[in-house]
Amino acid sequence: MINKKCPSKQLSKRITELGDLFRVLGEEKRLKIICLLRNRELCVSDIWQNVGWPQNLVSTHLRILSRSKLISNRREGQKIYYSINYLAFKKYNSILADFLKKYEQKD
Amino acid sequence: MINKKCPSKQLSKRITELGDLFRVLGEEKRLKIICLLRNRELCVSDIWQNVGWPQNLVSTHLRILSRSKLISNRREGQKIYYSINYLAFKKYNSILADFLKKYEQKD
DNA sequence: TTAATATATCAATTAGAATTGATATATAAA
DNA sequence: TTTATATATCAATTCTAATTGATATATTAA
Repeated sequence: MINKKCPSKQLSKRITELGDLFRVLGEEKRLKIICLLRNRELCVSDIWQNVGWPQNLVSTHLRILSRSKLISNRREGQKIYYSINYLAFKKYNSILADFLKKYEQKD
Repeated sequence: MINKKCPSKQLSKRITELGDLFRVLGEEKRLKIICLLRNRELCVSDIWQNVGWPQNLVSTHLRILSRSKLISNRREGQKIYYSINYLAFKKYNSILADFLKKYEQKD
């Protein structure tokens, strides 16, 4: 039988965080946007004109990515430039690595 | 302007794979099941009696996890024991690390 | 063979997230 | 101020995935 206290408060908080992150990344349009933003800034029109999705859809996905801090933006005149938030990626990467590594091999 | 050839065949295949994986992991019940299975085998009834979700729901999530090879199972009499597929985790972990590291810092 | 236990499957429903269409806001140019 | 361009927001719809309820299958015990 399993220990009833198994899912500690701490663990379930971490599960929630991980779930949120995975859901954001579990959308291929968002993954593609992330790929496009690698090592460069792009404004919304750069993106939607390249990928061919409607402007407001791109804008919505950018908002979702921003909400989890994966990307950030700055305005320059009419245009708003989006870019990878490398610091957030670094943080997420270590959280994920930490989680997944536990399942890499039996100790 | 963005290079039109940017999303290479290879890249979009990788995006699909990553999307599939993230969607599987983007469900907190499945994450919890994964946590429960860390370092031990459990049968379906161990799991659903512990978490309190209906039997068939647990069974369904186990099927989804199995489909992406994150877990495997073996029958022992009436019971079917599920466990982490550590090899698959190792593989996924390196794919993810590879993907995410690209966004860790500008080069 | 019948009954009991463990698990899986399937159709129907529900919930949530993606998409669309229309419109609003912000900035810049005329 | 008016017009044009860039982006965001919002309600409605569509899609997809989770959940439920009922039932099927497999194994074991009686």
